[in-house]
Amino acid sequence: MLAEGPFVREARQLGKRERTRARLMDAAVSVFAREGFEAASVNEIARAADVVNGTFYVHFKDKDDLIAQVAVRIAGDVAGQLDEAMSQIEDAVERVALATRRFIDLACSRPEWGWALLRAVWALPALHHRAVAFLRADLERGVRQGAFTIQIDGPTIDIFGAMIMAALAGRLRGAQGPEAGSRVAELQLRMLGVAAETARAVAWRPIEPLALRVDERSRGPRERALGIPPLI
Amino acid sequence: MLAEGPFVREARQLGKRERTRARLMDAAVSVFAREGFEAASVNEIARAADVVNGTFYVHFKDKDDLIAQVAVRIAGDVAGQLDEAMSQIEDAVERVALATRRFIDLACSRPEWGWALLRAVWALPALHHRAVAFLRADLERGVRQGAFTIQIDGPTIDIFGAMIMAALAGRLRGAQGPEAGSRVAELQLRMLGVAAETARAVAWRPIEPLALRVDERSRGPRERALGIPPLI
Amino acid sequence: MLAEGPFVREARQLGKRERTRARLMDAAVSVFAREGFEAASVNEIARAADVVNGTFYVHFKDKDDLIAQVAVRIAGDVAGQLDEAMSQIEDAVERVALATRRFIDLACSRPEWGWALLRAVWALPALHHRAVAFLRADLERGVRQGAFTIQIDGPTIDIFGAMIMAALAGRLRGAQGPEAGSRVAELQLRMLGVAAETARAVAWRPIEPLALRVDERSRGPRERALGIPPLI
Amino acid sequence: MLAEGPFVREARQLGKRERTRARLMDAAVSVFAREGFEAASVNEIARAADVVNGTFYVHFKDKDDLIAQVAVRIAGDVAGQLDEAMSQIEDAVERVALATRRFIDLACSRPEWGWALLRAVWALPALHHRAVAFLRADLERGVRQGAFTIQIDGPTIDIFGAMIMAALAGRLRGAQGPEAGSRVAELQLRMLGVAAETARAVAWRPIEPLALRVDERSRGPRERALGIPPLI
DNA sequence: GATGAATGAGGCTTCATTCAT
DNA sequence: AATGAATGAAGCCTCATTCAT
Repeated sequence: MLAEGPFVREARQLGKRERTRARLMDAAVSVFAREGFEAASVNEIARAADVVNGTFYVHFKDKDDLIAQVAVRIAGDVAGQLDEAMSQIEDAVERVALATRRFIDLACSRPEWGWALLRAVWALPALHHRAVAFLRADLERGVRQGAFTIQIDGPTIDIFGAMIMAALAGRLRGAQGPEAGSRVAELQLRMLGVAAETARAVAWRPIEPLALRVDERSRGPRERALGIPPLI
Repeated sequence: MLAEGPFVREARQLGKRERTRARLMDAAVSVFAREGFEAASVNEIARAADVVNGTFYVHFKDKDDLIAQVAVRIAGDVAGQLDEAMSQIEDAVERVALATRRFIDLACSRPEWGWALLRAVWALPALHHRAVAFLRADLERGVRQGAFTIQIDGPTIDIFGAMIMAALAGRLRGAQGPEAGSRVAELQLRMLGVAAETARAVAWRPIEPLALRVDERSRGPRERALGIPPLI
Repeated sequence: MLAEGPFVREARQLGKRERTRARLMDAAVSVFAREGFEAASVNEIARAADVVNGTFYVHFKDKDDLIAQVAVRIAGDVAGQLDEAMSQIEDAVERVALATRRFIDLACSRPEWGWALLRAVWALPALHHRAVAFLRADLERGVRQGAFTIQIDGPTIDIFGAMIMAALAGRLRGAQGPEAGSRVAELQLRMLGVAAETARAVAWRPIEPLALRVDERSRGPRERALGIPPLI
Repeated sequence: MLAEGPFVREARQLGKRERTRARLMDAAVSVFAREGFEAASVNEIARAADVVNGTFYVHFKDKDDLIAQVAVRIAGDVAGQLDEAMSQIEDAVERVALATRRFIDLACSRPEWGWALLRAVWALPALHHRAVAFLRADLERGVRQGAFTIQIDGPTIDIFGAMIMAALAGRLRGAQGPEAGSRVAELQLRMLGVAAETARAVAWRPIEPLALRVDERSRGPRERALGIPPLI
């Protein structure tokens, strides 16, 4: 049936229950990516997971529950790795550029997750809040460091986040290549008040590739440090 | 029963067919705003328009047809008025700031239309292309005038547009007040390379309010001048 | 719109009412032939006739009424011409062979009428009865003349008629060519007791072609003579 | 609620799925017989089967799927028993007469199946082809044996088949009694070239009654021998 | 825990027919 | 006589969800 997905790979050591659940989640991501949350049907997900439809409700309260759990897991994985990749960096300019670029790269390294994230971020307030908290930390750090000359508040962070998601969408659609992250990061830095040349230099500095790992389940050290609450 | 909407108001002089059709369109906008295109059902729209479900199909081929027609009308009205409001302005910095602010104000002056626009712009490629063409004209003008120091291409315009839509969403949700347009315009000008003080000054300069009229159906002079094609 | 059909041609001299009615009947035959009685919709017929749907009900009580009237007219025209073509022939063997061949040729000379007849003969008892009466007359004549050696009764006539309709269907489908009438006529004569060589000779004797005329509205002299009742 | 039909009777030992499916098929045959394929609605069939409409789609893809499956089952049962009843007979004259008589008797022993067959044979090309293959084998055998003096080809077989179906229709309508099979068989033999007295003698020879069994699912030996393909 | 048949509400759409104009 | 908008029942089908096994 389905090529074995990341959740299943991760759950291979666990009990049958966990493995079935993982199959459903992998299948769900794949179907969501193809059709969106609304259009994806429980039956189709179950079929893709190679279980019967009734099994779905053994593991999830309803479709919304599944969506939330998938989003939580994806967001958690992405956030964890993002966190880890940036744990050594103190400079806010560097952090902002790297976070944007890394996030887009991670999300595109598993396009189905990328699409799911794109769709989830508007549909799931919990995810949205978490993302905002994530961004806010670095933006405020930049202000404290004197690098950013704008005021950081909710609306600004929303706009900032929308820029990232627009770039991600462009890349997932194929309208942009791997440079998408650098482009949007440069624009963001300019917007935040970083000098044009610096913005360009930082945003386009080569970074080593980083693919999304899937066995990372814990929230990163930074999230703990910042007191960002778990998603559910 | 629906409070009488703009389409009905406009069609009051016309024949019965046009009035019923207008009722359906008003109802559709209202339902779309509340639930999105996917979740809106033809039955619900018909009920909101106070006609039986069969009547819907007297006027529209199917739901997609309705969506397209509603979007065309809304986009046409908004674009026409935007155009008109900016016809005298030559300076690209002024134009960009004003277009962003005016658009948000117009869209919020009729929140249901605002929501519909927000949803339509991702779902309807025709609308997306039209918006891109609209934005591109002013952005390229700014580059020609030496005011903007970035390269204008598709991805950049997408990001630029996403900023506007994020601000619009914030305002429609109530997270931002009337200053939303100025905020995002300022951020955009900074991003484009306008000096911070200039950006602030231009973006926050008081403008007289401008509500969305509905009887405006023609494309504006600027669209004609730019050769932007009609939506359908 | 529609190529002008036979009913319209016939009604050209008449009043507007008759012409509109004729347009509807021509359109109906055409739609019936394409889709069958059930699947043909009043709207489609009206559209094909280039009138609005409401007009349909000015002329016909309902769809069944239209079907009946169309069938009556078609059957009347066909029967009239058949009658005329055979009025001089006394020999039952000749009559039976000629009637079968002529009927198939006539029905195929206007394939839409042919299909309509094919469909109508099972659906409309009145038509069925009329056809049975038509056939019975010649079959009984043959028995009286000593040419046919079977007993003529309802079931036999039904079977006899089914043979004709099967051949007609084959020809309308394109599975048989112009020889269809001769083939089935030969089989019929054999079945009735005519010697094989005679059957072959009579059934395949060349006859001059005869196309369906449309301006013939009255019942033929033979129908009157036989006391066959009008269809409605 | 439906009187328990043959499919249900046969499925009584099987699982719930098979029993529900059988209920739907029994109900379908009953509704098809009453209204024809086109006019029968899924809702009505479901109601007759005493399940809710959604259940229909658990078992059948759509109405056409059901029709095809019902036709396959009915045709298979009838063909199997016909086959079996004739397996010992070598003489083509005997075979043709017996096949016609047996078929009509079988179809009338379960009138709803008879009606369904009558309607299916025109609507389902697969069934038609199978029937043609069935008939052709015996007709060609008769030619080889020198008993039949006509040429066997598609149109002839169509006409031959139409005769059987006309007799079946007459019997189902009540216009004919149990002698229907003998009557049409006699006519067929005459048509094929069998001497009138022989035709009469063979067609009317008493045969022991044979009711349609329902547990017969396999294709008969003759079908296998002739290489007639299974219906699906 | 898993199954999978069954449910029934609800979605989209067609269509014969009516009726005010 | 003709129009044509409106009706509303009915058709087909999907789908989230339940529950007996």
